[in-house]
Amino acid sequence: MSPASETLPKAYDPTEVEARWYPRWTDAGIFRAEAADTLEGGREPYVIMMPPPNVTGTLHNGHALFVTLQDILIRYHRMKGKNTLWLPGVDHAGIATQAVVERELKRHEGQSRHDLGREAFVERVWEWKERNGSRIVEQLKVMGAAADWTRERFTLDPTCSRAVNEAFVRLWDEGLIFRGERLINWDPATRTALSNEEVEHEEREGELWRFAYPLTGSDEEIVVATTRPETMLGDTAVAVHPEDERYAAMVGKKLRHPFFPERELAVIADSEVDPTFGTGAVKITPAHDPNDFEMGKRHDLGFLNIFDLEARVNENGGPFQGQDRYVARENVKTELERLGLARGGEAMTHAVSISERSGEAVEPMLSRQYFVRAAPLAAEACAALDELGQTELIPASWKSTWDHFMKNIHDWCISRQLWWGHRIPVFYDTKKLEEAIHSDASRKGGDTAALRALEGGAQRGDLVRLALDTVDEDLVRSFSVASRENLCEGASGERYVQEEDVLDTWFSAGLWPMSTLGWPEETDDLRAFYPGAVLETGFDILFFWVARMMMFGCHFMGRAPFGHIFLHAMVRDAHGHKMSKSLGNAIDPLDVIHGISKDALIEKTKTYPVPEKNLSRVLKALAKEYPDGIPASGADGLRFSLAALSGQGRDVKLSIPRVAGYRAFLNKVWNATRFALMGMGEEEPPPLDACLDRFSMADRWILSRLQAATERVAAGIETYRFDEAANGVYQFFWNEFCDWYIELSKDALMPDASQETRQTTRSVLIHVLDASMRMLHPICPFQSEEIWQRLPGRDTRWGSEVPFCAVAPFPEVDASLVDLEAETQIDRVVRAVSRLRNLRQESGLPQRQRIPAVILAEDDAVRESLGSVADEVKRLARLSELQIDKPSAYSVPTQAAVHAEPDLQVVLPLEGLIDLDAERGRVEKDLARARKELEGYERKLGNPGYVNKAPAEVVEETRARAGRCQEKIEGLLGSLERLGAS
RNA sequence: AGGCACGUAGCUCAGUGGCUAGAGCGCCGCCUUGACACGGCGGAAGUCGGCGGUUCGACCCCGCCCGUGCCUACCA
Repeated sequence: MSPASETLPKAYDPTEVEARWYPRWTDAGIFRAEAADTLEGGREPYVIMMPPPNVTGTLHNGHALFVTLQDILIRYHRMKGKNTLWLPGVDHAGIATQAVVERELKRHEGQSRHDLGREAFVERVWEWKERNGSRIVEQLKVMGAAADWTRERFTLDPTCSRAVNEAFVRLWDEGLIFRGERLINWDPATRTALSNEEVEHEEREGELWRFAYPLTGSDEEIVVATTRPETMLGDTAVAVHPEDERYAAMVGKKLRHPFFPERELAVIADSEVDPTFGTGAVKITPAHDPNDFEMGKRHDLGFLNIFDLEARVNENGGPFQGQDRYVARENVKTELERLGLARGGEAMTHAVSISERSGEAVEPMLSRQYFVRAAPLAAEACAALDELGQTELIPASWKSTWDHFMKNIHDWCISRQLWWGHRIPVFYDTKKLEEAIHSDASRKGGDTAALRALEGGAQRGDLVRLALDTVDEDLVRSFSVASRENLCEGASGERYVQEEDVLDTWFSAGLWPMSTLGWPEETDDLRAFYPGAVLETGFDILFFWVARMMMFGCHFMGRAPFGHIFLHAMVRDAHGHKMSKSLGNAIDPLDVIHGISKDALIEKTKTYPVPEKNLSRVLKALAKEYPDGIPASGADGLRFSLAALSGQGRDVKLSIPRVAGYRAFLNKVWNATRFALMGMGEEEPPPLDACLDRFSMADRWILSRLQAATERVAAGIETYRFDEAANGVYQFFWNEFCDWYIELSKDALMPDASQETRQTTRSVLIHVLDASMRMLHPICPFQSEEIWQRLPGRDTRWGSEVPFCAVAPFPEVDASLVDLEAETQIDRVVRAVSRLRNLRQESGLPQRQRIPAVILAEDDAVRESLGSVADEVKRLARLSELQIDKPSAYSVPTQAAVHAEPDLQVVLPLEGLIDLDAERGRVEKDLARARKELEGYERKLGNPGYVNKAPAEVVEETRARAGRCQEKIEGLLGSLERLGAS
């Protein structure tokens, strides 16, 4: 019989334990889900689609949070017997990935993607993906993610691509996808269109600058105010409010453009103009401003595009052609000043639209793109939440934000001028193209650029591109075919040219809940696992992603893709700042798990894109924040922390000291196990059922508390209150099991206790540990598995068909073990011990000194129950002797410290041991507190409104409290008297 | 500008229309008590952002204000 303290190390080492279990779980295939279990076996499915991280990135702490929360849900429901599927995958992340590879290409080979050509470039991106994609998978495994890797998906793999084409063609056929000219968000840096959701608004310092447009044939002028003077090169009108008397006479007149005398600007009246802002007159640039665009349509103005694709002034800008927009801004101002048209200006902060991708200011551009008509789809998605009740948004506070977005949704620009992604499955029929060009030309008076190109024998591709941009939209549609098959392959290949643009990444991501299961094929997986139970993700992609999945799921499957949408908070640093590499405060989850030294952390941060001017400040802050680096918390430690810190607010502030605190908990769990196994050897404890009639009060108590904890933890997970679940395990295990049960049961394990008592206590210890590990498992899978495996009698309890804690049942509440009597009694013991400890320390008695004590209680049963644990009380309060008596049978000595509880009094006879003044001070303080409390009760009871209107039991309770308080005061007065009399 | 959160101990956060408002970390003191110093025991510390209102009673419900954060938005 070897003591367990020799087999279990003294301190818990997560690194060693965590490396061991993941392969065993996957080798046993316990994360794999079978459609047949549900389709034939009728097992209820529980499905989560993992939000696919960007294939080229690495996981950060935001990912760590979603991994933790989803894994908790998945593991919990698996233990609850559901047919559980967590489907993992990665996203091709169009712009982000392409940008990374382009940057690498430039840096290492000095080439642009255009130098390489489309095919070769895409090849490079695939290579990059193959090299980097697996890192995410490794990270997920280190985190413990219980995902079904046999079903791992990539948004560009054939199954997903097929779904994308299917969805596109169906929407096209239904008229929900169209190609049209709109004012879109153009990112001049990455040279692609963006959706509204990829644009951020930032407040920036700017200038509201004024200049004058002279009226033609008059000395009069009209002064306009603008933050973008360069756009005046594309102005086609000036608008005023129809009721603005200052300008009433000018409406309908013409203005002269200072640089282009041939262009006449109209003065128009429109009620959208705010007469109180600026000069009350607005310059209108319909091709480069969303408001002006609308205005232009209303008033049939000219749309003059003045920028090229890199936001340099184009040929319409005359002398300013070729200048960057910001350069042109200054030059236009200078020139207007020279012409005497400048009219001053003032500083102003205004919102600038920024590309989320490049950080560059977005240029609104008139452009032909593919769009999804989002409104009808949004209506279906809203119905799923509202009328149909298929989906619930949690926390519900997001509902109003959701509604506002969905009811005001704009058409969704889905074409991107990129090479990495799903190429749009639209094919242009070159035969019909010619007809279209001719029809277009005849509509437009016979001569068009496209016609000239056609007759000049232009290359097919160039001709298509030209026609797409210039031929009337309905005629473009006449030579466009959306097709599931690639029409450029095979016999008819010669005839077709495929659209060059690719789809917005979120288009394929929107199909994720279906495409991953094989849609449009009616697969078993699709039948078994659609819809999913919950979509768990950050609120920052509610619209990017969640809304799109809802729209597509409802539209194509006729049913919302998940029952719950749970939006978790954002992970921030300890100060509440968003973690980001460019701020230098991003912490890699692996560094938390494995630990990292201060120096290594600083070196690593130096490789992040922190702006030069901030670097030294950032590094200094880092050194201050982590003077000792980051201690290794293990995956379990990080997971526990994230769960415990994830309230339902919008932030999770990850503070490393806090993580260390939770890691201490895991050490505590480990050592409680060491204690339980100590001296037990291979000997199996009897099953709990065999001990029912031999339980001590403490046994009954801890088993009762276990039921409460079980309920709390399960409820926490089921209501997405992961902090509740984590705290539930924490408090039960540490504050009840370790602090009291283990302490109370030590005597029962000593060699002088009877064999029977020892066996019963061990049975309870092992039972509680077994249940606790199963309760802890969803949050801390590694440690719970390790300990659960080591508990003696595992096979007897669970049999060989339950080889892992990961597949053992989650504890169920056993009502027969709920024991209120035991709770009352142990609560009394806890109070007595605590008061004794408090008295001795308040009286300044050193910890090592054992002292005698007396507990007085009127009630026979109280005395009896305390008497039954007298030895334990003596040990816990470090007493030399303990007398338990009726108050009437004991006369409190003059020099004594006394504390009264409602049902008992604790007394430390302190003859010669105490400082009388200090004792008197303590009692007086107590007295003051009690008097204040009593005052409160009396004020309430003296209030007729309270006595009459408050519920009778509340009033009664207050009376009882007042009574007890009064007794306590009398006791304290008695003490004071004794002390004073000495 | 509108919307949504949040404001509770030095820090990070729980909390319920009625018990003397709690936890972890930090702080102070004591303790190498036969699992654990990543530990044990005890302690100090909060006018629950401000002002009103509803109520017998408000940290909690309502209104306004102040502050912070986020989202949405066409004021050039």
